[in-house]
Amino acid sequence: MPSDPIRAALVRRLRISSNISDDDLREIETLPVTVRHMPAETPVVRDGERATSSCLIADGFCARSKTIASGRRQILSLHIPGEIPDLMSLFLHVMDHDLTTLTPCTLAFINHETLQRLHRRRPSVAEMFWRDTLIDAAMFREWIVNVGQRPAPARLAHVMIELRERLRVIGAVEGDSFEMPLTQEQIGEALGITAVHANRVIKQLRQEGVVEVQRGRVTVLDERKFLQLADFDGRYLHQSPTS
Amino acid sequence: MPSDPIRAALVRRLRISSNISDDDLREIETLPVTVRHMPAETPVVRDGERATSSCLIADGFCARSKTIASGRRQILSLHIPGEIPDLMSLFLHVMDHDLTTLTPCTLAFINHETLQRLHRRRPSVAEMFWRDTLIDAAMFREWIVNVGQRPAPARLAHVMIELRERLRVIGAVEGDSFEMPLTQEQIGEALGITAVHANRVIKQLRQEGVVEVQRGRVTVLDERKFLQLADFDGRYLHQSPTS
DNA sequence: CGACGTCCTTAACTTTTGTTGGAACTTGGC
DNA sequence: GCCAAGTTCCAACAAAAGTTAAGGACGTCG
Repeated sequence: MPSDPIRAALVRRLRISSNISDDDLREIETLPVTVRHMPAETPVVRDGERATSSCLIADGFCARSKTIASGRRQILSLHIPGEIPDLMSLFLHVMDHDLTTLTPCTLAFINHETLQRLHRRRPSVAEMFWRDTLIDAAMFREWIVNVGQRPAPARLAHVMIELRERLRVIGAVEGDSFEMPLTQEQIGEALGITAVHANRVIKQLRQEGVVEVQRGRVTVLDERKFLQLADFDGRYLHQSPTS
Repeated sequence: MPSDPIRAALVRRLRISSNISDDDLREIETLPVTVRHMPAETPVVRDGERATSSCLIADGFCARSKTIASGRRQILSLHIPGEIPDLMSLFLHVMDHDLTTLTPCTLAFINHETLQRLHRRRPSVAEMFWRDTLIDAAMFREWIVNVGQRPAPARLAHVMIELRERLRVIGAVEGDSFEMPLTQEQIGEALGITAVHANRVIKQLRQEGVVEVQRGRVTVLDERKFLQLADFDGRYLHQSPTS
């Protein structure tokens, strides 16, 4: 098992969620990429742009978002190392949302033509990536439910647990805490509430001894309360090849 | 151009959104299916089930939804003839949401194995279906924004216009009115509000002379007000092969 | 070291949305 | 033609979330 720091998290993730053959693995590990480092809070691709490559997050956190006419912004998803947040641009040529770094990031750009050729050569790899975009869609569905139906404290807990379970796969959870590098403004944008209300909710969870949030890190104080509040059922993450 | 009433709307849709060759078209038009008629308000596939086929809507309306522990239900998307709402089950084996008929429906079930074989034989067809699931995801993204950021009247207008623009492709818009066969309860579930509030919002739009809703049909009274309220930008529907 | 900016925090007040309960109206079946 | 069930509609009140404004904590940079 060769260790490539750029592709490591991707391979780790794919081995969990799909049945991947050694041949396919080799193809992915030799996929030519262009590595770029980007500072925090920087757009990677913008709404309306035409993309010719997709980016694999080797290190750091990104977020996808849309801004409406009134100027309000909605965060659609958070992304962690090993994910390819704009894989969809392979067939959806014009971006319909923004992709932005939340922290300083190392990104590996993969050319669309390279990907297309790989898919024709190895349909099983195409299916694996297709499945990846489908899991993406499943996460959007759950995000709709979160924003549409759950009370604000449950929304926050749910987003946190989703992030944690995904971080777990790449080994990025440390005991009872994990990174979630969002300001309260951004937390509000993810939950569909204002920053002021986000602050109220965070305060409430802290006072009730559920979780503590500070400087982009979440520490779970009471796991049972946390799980119960979040109403979390991880099936939608499809973290097993048969699910 | 052969006319197959079951596959007609699908072909019409694909011709708009993808570049489809005559050979591919022929493959799709001869795809073996099992046709079933289902009454309104009937589950097609349930959350947690394992699907071995996907269904093409030949006639009628369907909706996808998820129900949370508290019993509240969120509608995730509406589906019209020509769409394959559960195509995702081809690679996401266990359903993470429900698919239900809203009206009496004619559904054409396509076996997953049949689809897999077709994809291996014709990668371009696979890419077309992949793109279709990506458009699905794009609609979920916009739905998140709708539920998360827009005030309730704008949410309603937006869902209505999205539905109308999709119906337009299959020629199902009649002048200034189109079908939207949802009860106010279901409209609430789609918008993330209660039925009572949905009623308030509908009343408001009617009083302001924007739209009239009755018996599952929407009639636009003032197109300009309607568009402005909805804050609608149809790019996310990707209704052109190059977008 | 102090000034500035960003983020966090809180309070007071307004608006939107949820809840409850009930009346009027369709609609389909008998 | 009438009943039953599901809708639609509405009012009064409660709760959740938005708005505005302002002080404090913290880090960074000159």
